[in-house]
Amino acid sequence: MLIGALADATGVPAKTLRYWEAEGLLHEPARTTSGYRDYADDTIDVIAFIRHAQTAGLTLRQIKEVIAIRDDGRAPCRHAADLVRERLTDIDTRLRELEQTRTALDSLRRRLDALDPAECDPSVICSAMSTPAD
Amino acid sequence: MLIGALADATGVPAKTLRYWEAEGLLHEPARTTSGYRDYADDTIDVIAFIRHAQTAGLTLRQIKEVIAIRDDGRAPCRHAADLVRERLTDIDTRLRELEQTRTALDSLRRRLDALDPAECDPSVICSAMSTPAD
DNA sequence: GTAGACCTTCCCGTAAACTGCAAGGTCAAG
DNA sequence: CTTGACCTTGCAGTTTACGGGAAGGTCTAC
Repeated sequence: MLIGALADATGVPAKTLRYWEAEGLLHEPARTTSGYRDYADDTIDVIAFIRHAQTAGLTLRQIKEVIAIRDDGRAPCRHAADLVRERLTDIDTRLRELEQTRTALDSLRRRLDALDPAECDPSVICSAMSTPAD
Repeated sequence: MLIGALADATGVPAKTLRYWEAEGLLHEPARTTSGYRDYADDTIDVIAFIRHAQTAGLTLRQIKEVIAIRDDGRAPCRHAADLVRERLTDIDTRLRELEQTRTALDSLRRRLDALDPAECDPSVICSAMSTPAD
């Protein structure tokens, strides 16, 4: 399978496949006599794994680690579970932060909506925004 | 006020002040005869405004717009309110996405925790992660 | 007159995951 | 024998908001 066919089969651009190879996520494939990359069929599964892992929020670096563990002959489940747990706490932190920001921003919005542009003080840029957002 | 004094007064590094000037957020200040930047006192207020707007999640480009409107002699309240509303819908979208991801990730974690590494299929990288996360 | 604490400009590097482009080789069809 | 669709490599650019460091000018104190 040439790179274009693999790209069509997976929906991942050829350019991205080369990039993943350069980053060590994909093994160097066989080459045709003319130097074209010639992929085995099961590369499709590896690519599906990478896409799912990306959807789960893992970085290419982390995905590479998981693959390396598998290549090393070990089962990567434990490590993958750790990474997913890490992501979960990241997401929880981020959710809390976003909710705080939302609250502050909403009160700022109320203050802004209450302003009359005609009464705006030109000596500050915007009075509602020149004080802390809460 | 030289740039170091302004940096001390505001907590914003001199390097960042020069950057903001280059990006058009700060007007070019007066210069001493030796070419040093010499800031007016009210620059401190502009910097406070920029910091608050950043906290509200506005980009430098958006903050620049707000300042430009004020420089143009108009009241930027309406525009600022629009930007803040935009940010609020962004945040709401992001919150929904994150909650979806959280749910998917949590079910993935449960699947991963249920796996026995000894029974792992070496022909796929990780069975729990090789199928969609939901 | 010199140390050292300022200031100046300019250019490069950062993180992440690509994307674009240029210059060139390969292959099948007409 | 040429067109056009592939493929190759490598280098540069994207995004955002800076930070580092070089090379050099200025100012104050001792």
